[in-house]
Amino acid sequence: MQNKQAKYIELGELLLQQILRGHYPLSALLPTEKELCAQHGISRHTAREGLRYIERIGLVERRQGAGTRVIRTNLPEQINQFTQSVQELLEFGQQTRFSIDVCQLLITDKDEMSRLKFSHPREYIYLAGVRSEVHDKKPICYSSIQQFRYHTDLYAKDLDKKTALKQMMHLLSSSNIGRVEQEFTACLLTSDMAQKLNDQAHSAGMRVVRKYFSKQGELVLLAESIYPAHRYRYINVLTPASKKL
Amino acid sequence: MQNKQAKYIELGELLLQQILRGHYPLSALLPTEKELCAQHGISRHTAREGLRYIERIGLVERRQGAGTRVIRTNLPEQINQFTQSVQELLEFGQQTRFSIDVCQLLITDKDEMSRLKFSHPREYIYLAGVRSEVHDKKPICYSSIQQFRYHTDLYAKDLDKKTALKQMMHLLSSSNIGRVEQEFTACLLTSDMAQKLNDQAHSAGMRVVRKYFSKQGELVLLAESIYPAHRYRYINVLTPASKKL
DNA sequence: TAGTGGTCTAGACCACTAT
DNA sequence: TAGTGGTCTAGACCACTAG
Repeated sequence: MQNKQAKYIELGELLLQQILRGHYPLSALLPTEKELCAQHGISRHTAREGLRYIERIGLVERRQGAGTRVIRTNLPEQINQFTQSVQELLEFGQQTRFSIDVCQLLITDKDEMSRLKFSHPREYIYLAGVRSEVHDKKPICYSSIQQFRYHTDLYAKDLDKKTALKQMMHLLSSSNIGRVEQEFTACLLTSDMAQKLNDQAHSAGMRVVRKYFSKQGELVLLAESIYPAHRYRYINVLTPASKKL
Repeated sequence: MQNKQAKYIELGELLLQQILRGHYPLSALLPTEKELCAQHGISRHTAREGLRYIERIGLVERRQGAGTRVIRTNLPEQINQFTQSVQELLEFGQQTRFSIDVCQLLITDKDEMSRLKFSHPREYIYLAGVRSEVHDKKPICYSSIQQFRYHTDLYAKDLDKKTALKQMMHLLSSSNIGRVEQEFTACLLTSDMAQKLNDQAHSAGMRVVRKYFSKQGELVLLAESIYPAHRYRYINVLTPASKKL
């Protein structure tokens, strides 16, 4: 039994593919809402939702009276990033290698509790190590991960790296994650960190802290990664928050 | 004659304010769509658009069957950033001071043209200097700005700093800007740059490149700013791009 | 199983843009 | 002024979640 997609998503995906494949080049106008209604036998509301779908991605720009215009023909990195940021951790066992330095079962201290707005202490698995490419073993970043207890009984008492990783896969898979918050700051690589990352001491680094929340809104995982500056850039598109704000 | 707001924006703003003011605390459920319809005498479509308004801002999370839940009670920095990123340049003459080192009229070279995807060369005003706080004169960042010729006849031939700044205000004001693209990378501060920023040489910096596009989709301004690491952080919320992608 | 949000239709009028 | 997208109504059925 196939999961049937909503009509507006079908339309959105169609337009998306057409734009990516050059059917509508940069600055081209897409069909009007009325035309899309006629072409696909859908209501105007559905056509609008389809257009909103690609507008949200940032491929087109809509202007009252002027039509829907293509403003880029490739996917902004930003859009992939939700998937990517989740995928990144899932890839720890796949495209990238995660050699774990530290693997411990800990409890949040007072400082962390206030920082994370926890009302009660929570247990977590702490993992830290270097993530590197599989093929040439070049270091990508150093990651410290706090994996919070989710279902109380899932963690074995004897904690080893393999179980911890497996646990993380489980947490992040099956579309558990509802949203991700990220924070970027620049930093210097300490000698220690630089050595681990196979880079020069005192060179620039990007520090990325990501918080993964479940669909129920609970913090399930916190990852801090330090990248050598040349290994990381972040790109973003801002649009006016309609009318006000 | 007041510009009457759309009903869904009225609703969105109302809910927004209620959340900011603590009427709906963290994790609280908002009224259901049906209730909002009844309370405000609006159709369900309008109620949904109102809810979408605050969902887009990132204040609530909606789940089929479960309701609309508050996931944060303050405005994410991200949301202000479109306004902020435009405002930042407008503030050059106001809250912050921009002491201009360089002010020139230039033309894009081949390298820039390919980088910016221009088919023809374009003239621009080049401005560079330190932006600093007005009250304590502490440096905020070093900015280089390329301000592209927009209306051919607007620039006086004798270019001085005052006209250039005035021109920039004009470009960015009156809601000309339709979108902003930004890119973040970490870097080291050169001795020269560090001196200008009143910081230590070889300390970490954040490099932010922002491209400002007009509502017609034309690149009107490009700004590169270098911040001392401790002066800048970027925060972001990612949500799954509905269903697919 | 009751109630929520998600999708969809078929209309209507309005505000804006281009020419 | 013609045609576009923006807002809005009043319905309908479906998919999901929680108790």
